[in-house]
Amino acid sequence: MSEANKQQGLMEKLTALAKRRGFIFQSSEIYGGINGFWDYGPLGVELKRNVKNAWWHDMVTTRDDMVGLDCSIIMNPRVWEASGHLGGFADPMVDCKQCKGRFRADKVWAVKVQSKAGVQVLGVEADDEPHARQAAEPALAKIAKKQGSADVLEVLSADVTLLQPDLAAAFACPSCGQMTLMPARKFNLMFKTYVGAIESENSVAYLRPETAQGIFANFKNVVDTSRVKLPFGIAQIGKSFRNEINPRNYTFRSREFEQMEIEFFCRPNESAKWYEYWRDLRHKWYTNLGLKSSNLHLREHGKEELAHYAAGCADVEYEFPFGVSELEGIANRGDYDLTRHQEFSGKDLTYFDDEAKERFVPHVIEPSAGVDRTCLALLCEAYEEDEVEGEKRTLMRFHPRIAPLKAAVFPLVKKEGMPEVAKAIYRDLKANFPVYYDEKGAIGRRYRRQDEAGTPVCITVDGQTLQDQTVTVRDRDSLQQVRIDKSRCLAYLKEKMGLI
RNA sequence: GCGGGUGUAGCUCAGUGGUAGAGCGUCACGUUGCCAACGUGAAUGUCGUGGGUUCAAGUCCCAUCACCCGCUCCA
Repeated sequence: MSEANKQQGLMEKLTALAKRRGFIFQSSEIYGGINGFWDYGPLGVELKRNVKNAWWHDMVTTRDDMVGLDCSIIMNPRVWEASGHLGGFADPMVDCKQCKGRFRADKVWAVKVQSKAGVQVLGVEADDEPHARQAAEPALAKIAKKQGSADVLEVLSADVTLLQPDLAAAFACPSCGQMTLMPARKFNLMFKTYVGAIESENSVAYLRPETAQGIFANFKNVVDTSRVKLPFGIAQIGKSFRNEINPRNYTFRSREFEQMEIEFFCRPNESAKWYEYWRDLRHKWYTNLGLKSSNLHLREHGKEELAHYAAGCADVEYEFPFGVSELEGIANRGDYDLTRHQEFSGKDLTYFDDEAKERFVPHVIEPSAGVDRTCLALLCEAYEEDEVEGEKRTLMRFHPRIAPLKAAVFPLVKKEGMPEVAKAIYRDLKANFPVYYDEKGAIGRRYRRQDEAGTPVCITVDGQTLQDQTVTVRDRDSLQQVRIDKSRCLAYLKEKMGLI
């Protein structure tokens, strides 16, 4: 089997396990599902919550220079004009049915030529009409030589097919020359809705395509109310929506997804330093969750990849079975966003630096992470098959910090008072963490069931417990068992999770 | 969006136009003395969905939806 096939097999096994154990379900599955939307089941929601809590704990709670925020999903549409989401990303495109090429509609031109042989259409790709005519010249010369004359009747941009789709038949593909272009379509990836009961042009609104803009829009509010001083960050976790053309790779590219974003504001002359700081810190953070550093890559964007306003950008990438893909982007966005919002809102978004006695628009570093992508990476990373005494075993090697269940408690057998002791331990632990109690069937089966859920330890009450108050603690990864006093269970778990 | 593939029980999958199945899992009872033990029994199906052909459709035809792969896209 090739490496690619093996990797593909891994995704299939992983999606089967995720379904079987209640990590991830297809959204509205009983109605046939809906493309690009996913639900988290009982184990999945714990995993996801653990990821978000770890991020919030590490990026907000334990830091002195960060405050949190939770913005609405629907905002004044002017926000998206200022951010550029409404303008530049709605370029109409045309596709060729024949050669599968895709072109920006305003760059595809039809040059209609009249000769003795009749009217024919030349398809060219050019920035504007003069360039289109220029590009058509060699072909024109050829026709003129053959037919004696070649007169240009009309030069048309494929833009017109946006309003008049039937005109698409009058265009030739600039790549293959066939008359097989489809009408232009807009690729605006924001979900549109209407605010209020009446659907009119004035009531159009959008579901946010990123959480970041809510932070910029509230910059002044936070500065005015929170006594923050540069450099400081504003953090937010929340849902975002993008009407992706082609959702793919399980939950990796969904139309509804959750982001963990920070806008870290700093003095302009310190932005390069802070950019490096956040890039490296965020890269390292994923290893704390249990992602192997050999599967994590930090990829610095080349100059040609950068947005015009960005001074630097790096992606934290993970080696998924379906390829190396982005978990988080860290960008040095300069003062672009605040300046834009200042222009569009007419409100002053400058910061007054009391030390230097000067007023300026802060620069910003944006570490923007995907919650669902991180969860998917953790699932991929954790999945493992090994062999125990000749039997195949499937287990999820989650770091105890993010494991959905922290422990399971079993009586070795369902008699002699063992269930009562086990239940008491379970109640005690359950008050602190998600813990599972199970007394059904053979002990081996119960262990294996927890292995698939990724539960780090199983605590078993046996005959000896009744004598000396000790229980066995079985480790998911090593299968080693140790005896500890039953009163130490909580401390043992906390230690495992790195809490003490 | 284009092309190819797939869709039957919770999972993995058999199923020749003629009574919907298996393995695993789940549940109940019994048994149990540390790694998917055993016995007995049980539940679970819009055969993705909607049409059509046929005496009869899981099976043939059409449409549609979802998933996977390749291209494309990815602020």
